Amino acid sequence: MTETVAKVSPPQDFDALRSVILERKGELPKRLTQVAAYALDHPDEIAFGTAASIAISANVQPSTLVRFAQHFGFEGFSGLQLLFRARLRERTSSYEDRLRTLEQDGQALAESTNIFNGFTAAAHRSIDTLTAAVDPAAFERAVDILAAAETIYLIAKRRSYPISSYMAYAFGKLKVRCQLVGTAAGIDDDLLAMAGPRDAAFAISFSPYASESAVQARNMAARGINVVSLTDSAFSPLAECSKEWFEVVEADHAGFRSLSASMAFAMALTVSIAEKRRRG
Amino acid sequence: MTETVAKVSPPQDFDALRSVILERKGELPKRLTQVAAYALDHPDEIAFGTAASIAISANVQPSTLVRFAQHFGFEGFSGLQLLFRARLRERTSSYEDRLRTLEQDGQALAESTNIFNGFTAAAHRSIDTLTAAVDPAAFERAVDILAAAETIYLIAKRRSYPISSYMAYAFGKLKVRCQLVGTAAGIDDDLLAMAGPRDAAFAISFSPYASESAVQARNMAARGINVVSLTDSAFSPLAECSKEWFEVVEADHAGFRSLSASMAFAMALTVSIAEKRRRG
DNA sequence: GTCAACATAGAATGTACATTCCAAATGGAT
DNA sequence: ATCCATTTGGAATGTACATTCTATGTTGAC
Repeated sequence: MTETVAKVSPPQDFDALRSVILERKGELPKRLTQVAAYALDHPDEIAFGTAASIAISANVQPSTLVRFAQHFGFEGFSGLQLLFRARLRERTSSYEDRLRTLEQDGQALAESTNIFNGFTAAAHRSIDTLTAAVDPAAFERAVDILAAAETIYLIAKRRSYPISSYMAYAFGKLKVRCQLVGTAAGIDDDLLAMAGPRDAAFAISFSPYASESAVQARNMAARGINVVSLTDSAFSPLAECSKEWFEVVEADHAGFRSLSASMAFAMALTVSIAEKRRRG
Repeated sequence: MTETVAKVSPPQDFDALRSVILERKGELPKRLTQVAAYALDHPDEIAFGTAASIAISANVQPSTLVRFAQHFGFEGFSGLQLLFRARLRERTSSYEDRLRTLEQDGQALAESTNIFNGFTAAAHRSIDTLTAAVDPAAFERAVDILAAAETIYLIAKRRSYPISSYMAYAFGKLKVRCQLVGTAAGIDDDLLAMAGPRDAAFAISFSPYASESAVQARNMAARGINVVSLTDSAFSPLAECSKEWFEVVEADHAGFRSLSASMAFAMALTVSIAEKRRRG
């Protein structure tokens, strides 16, 4: 009888595992120490490698890896590996950590508070992603295109409409001529028909794509009008007809997305355009 | 004989793969297009998942994934997966590089890039402020008030209008009855006249306050209709006539404010209301 | 020096996986 | 409408894998 294996519950996240390893590294057998050192020094290898490949790199037997994992309460090596993978997934942002902390004392909090915290955390993540996803050079080119336009046509429906309406408001304040498309039903196409080659369009569309926006953007492009767009996927129909396009993926909370990152992007673009014009 | 399989050498890094996929997405069969879209939208899943698990998420057969990989010159799915893993390995460093560049706060950087960075930084700050400024108990009470309403009237003009329009969109999706006030000129007051004591209003107004919104909110309150509001100052005329009110100060960049934090707040409120209703 | 307790290596095992294969379905051309 | 080419779903296959097992090695106590 193997003395009940003690059912030590394994660490739940990478940091916890790290602490436990550091704590017990003195009392570990030789080979397990070796694995511990390797694991902390090459976490990426652990995350992606197979037991066999890791064993070779670390100069141990695959079985040693399994025993190592079991020593720390995991069922097998695979269980431990999950933690290393999760770490890589979440490394993008420390706000994940914060969210997890929030969730831990979550039962005590009201449902609404959890939702609130979830959305603020998602907003943080979104903005981090935004920073990483937008190429400064492309942004610069987009600003050039739109700043050179006589009138900027703002094309957006449904979920993206609030963004364009805010841009329209800000452009108004900044004395940049623009035309919001997507407000009243019917007259959209008449408005767009007035656009000429010296104008430009900024289109926004998120999945599921409002086909109308895509058609309108394509028509504009076909008529030689420069189109810049904001979307959430490289597969957006907008991408292919745009001179410049940007991919912004809003993080979601429980499947719902706010527009925090898109709003920041929109304002940055709006102000940049006005600034470029002012400077000539 | 299968026409020599062409030995098209597969892309060597993620960016190359991405370009090739985008390039050829038009000529791809339906299922492969589906995989392509999924792959570019959920690169992390591809990196970590197994062919089986990814297939389920993307709603295709595992074999389709293999075919997809082979279409792009890989020997099998595993070969393609390596690229997605490599990307994740390298992202850490490149992300840190980016931040370092950002910190150098360059004269070297284009004006637009500075503006962009300024707005993302401001968005982060705004959301931090939001977290600190909103009292969970008050939030909970606001949710209760609005969830109990038959119809929620959304009052907002000008700068705050994009927020209410997004809430209206989301409420529509969530099957919560609401009425957006502030759209077409003139009929606003007629709309509001229909509100009864079993309804409630959510008003948004930022400095400089649209006096119209304040008047409308006050009228509603005078008729015994509960008002909840979002504003940027305790001195807002909205504060005094509201059952619950929240102060959200958006951080600004060069005097311009985005609506990132307000949007996060709005979505949290919207979803919380829907959730409360669902649960009864 | 002997023994017990534990650690280790490497082979054996069974499972989960990527891949292949084939039959059915779809779509386009004649 | 008929046929061919291509695409697709799903079962079959074989491989690579984590894990378990057992014999051997190592350590330290008496």
